[in-house]
Amino acid sequence: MAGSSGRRTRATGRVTLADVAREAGVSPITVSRALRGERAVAPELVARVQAAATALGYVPDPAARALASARSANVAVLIPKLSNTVFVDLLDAVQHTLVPAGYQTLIGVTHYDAATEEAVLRSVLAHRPAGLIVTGSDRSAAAHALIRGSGLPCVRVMDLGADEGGHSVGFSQREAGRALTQHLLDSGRRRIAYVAAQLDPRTLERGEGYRAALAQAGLADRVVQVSSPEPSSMALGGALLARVLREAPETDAIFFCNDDLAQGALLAALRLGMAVPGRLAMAGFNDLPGSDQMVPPLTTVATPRREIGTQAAQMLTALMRGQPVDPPHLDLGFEVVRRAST
Amino acid sequence: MAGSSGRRTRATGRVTLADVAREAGVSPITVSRALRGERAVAPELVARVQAAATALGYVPDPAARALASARSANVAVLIPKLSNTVFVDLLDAVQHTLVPAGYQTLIGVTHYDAATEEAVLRSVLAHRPAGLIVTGSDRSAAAHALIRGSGLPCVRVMDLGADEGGHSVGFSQREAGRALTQHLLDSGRRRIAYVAAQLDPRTLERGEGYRAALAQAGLADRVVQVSSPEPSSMALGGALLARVLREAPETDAIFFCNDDLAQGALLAALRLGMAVPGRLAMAGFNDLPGSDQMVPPLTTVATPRREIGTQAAQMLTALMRGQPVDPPHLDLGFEVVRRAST
DNA sequence: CTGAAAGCGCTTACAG
DNA sequence: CTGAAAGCGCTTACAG
Repeated sequence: MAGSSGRRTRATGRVTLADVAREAGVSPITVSRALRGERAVAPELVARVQAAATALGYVPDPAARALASARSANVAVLIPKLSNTVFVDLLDAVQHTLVPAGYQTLIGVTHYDAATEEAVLRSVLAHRPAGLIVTGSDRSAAAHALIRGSGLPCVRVMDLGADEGGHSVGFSQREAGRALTQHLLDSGRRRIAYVAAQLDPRTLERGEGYRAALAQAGLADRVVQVSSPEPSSMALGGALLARVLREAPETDAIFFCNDDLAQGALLAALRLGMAVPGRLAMAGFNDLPGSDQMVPPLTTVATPRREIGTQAAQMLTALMRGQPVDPPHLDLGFEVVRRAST
Repeated sequence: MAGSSGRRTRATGRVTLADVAREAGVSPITVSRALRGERAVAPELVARVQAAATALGYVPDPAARALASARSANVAVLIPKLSNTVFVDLLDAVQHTLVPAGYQTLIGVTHYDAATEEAVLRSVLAHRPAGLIVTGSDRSAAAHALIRGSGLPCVRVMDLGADEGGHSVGFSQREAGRALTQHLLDSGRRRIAYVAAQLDPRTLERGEGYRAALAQAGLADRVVQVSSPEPSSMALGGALLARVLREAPETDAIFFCNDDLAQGALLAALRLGMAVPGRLAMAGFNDLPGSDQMVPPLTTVATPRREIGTQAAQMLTALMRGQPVDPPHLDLGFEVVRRAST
């Protein structure tokens, strides 16, 4: 404690736990316990400690805390892309509930790529997060092993994946694809095409739902699928519309795997003077911004990505605190939004 | 080093620097120096250390590093909103250059609110970031003080703000607003309205540019500005178009402060059967996804937000390494993109 | 160019 | 319910 000038010091000038302890007249460990809300500290002391901490403007050092406790206040969130509104919404909602709970979010962008996901996982795990939120249930064995091996609580989002065990929050992509197709069938369409870009697992699941609906309607032989490996965009939607018209001209309805494709196709139809839904019905997925403004407004499936983010963050918070979580799998559903394009 | 059972141990099972040192047959400090690329280590030892680190799968502990060095590998990025493509693009670009350089990004969302920015700044500063990227130059005195007081390198993005000192990467919002207005004047328009939402500083600067252009053309008395405090959206664009038509029916061109407003207005015009650009020219700002797909395609200003993110990250990296940065202010410019809507 | 010692600011594990 | 000691895994500052 002697501040003699001969002492080797690296003090950072920060207010530390020791300062608060001195101010409150207790030991540092009592300050630590009081501030973390551990019971087993006399209420009177807690008050004194908190007053001292406030008076000194004490802010705990996350690095010291992480080093000593072997766990940080970081949560890693892995999403495929930042250019997709769906994942940004998810992320935004996650932040909204995690930040007030005292956590910081580390973002990992996987670009829909298994190898990238592994690399991101490795780099993010080095930061010793306290928990993980990952998109989807489909990943490489190595990525799987990294997650399991970390021993960290992990919540998967966007699909259901109850059979994978663990914890998840999402909705049935397959069922949503089926429901939208059913809506098209119900409105009298019989030649329905499924148009997809960016063939990630969820897009494929929606396609399964589409095929299931057709099969159930006895139209299994009418399946028409057109897809592109390119990332989803409005321009691509227009191009894929042209392809459908060329390859399957009798098509009377198109189910686009994402709203941006459908929006692009809608505008392309407008340019071509093609009547929607008269000649061709169009529907999208996700209810993105602008879909309700299209001409005509776009029928789509509203997906609860914000709610998924919120619930996943709450679930993860509970897991990180060692609290029991039940049920471990949350199905938040979806909603077919009928607008004038179908 | 004795692993006797009586010893109190909290070992985490991680591979540590000491393990690598033992494997390489050198002291821990030499490993530390070799791995950080400090010169003053014999090349032969560096090779041996790196081999040992790879063999053991050593991953440095960021918490220990941060605690010992009083600086973390975190960079805090403050943006107004995650629902605005412009900032997400910026963030994405920042991540793309910062992550490979070994940094982690902490995101702070300020919601265009001074008090929120302060709170976010405080919380993010507690994590001892090594540097800061903040949006714009306009902030509360308290926020300013927090940044200065932290002593951290900080790069401002999106506008120029050279007179504020420090470092910045962006473009002149005012000049961009002026240039777009000039384009409308050049195409013969004389009754040009400026329509804005979400009145943040950059929107106001664009408005200044608009007024400057009109003034220069001797049309200072023709200034028509319509704005809403609501967040920018396509639906709002349609509503604001209606307001302009009601309040200033002779208007022959509209400059929208953001493309989503313009897109919404374009579609509203389509529904109304109003000829664009015949009856009314429309232009936006930012060249957002879909603007090139509109009917007609939207004239706008392409803004270099990705490039801003990349350059800002590089500038900050240099600052964090104590390298000199010159020039301290980067003007990345903008481009008026002429399409059929004007 | 290399290393032994001390310390960063917390929490864990053990005692009382 | 409270505390003295040790330790988390690194880097700094000092020596040689």
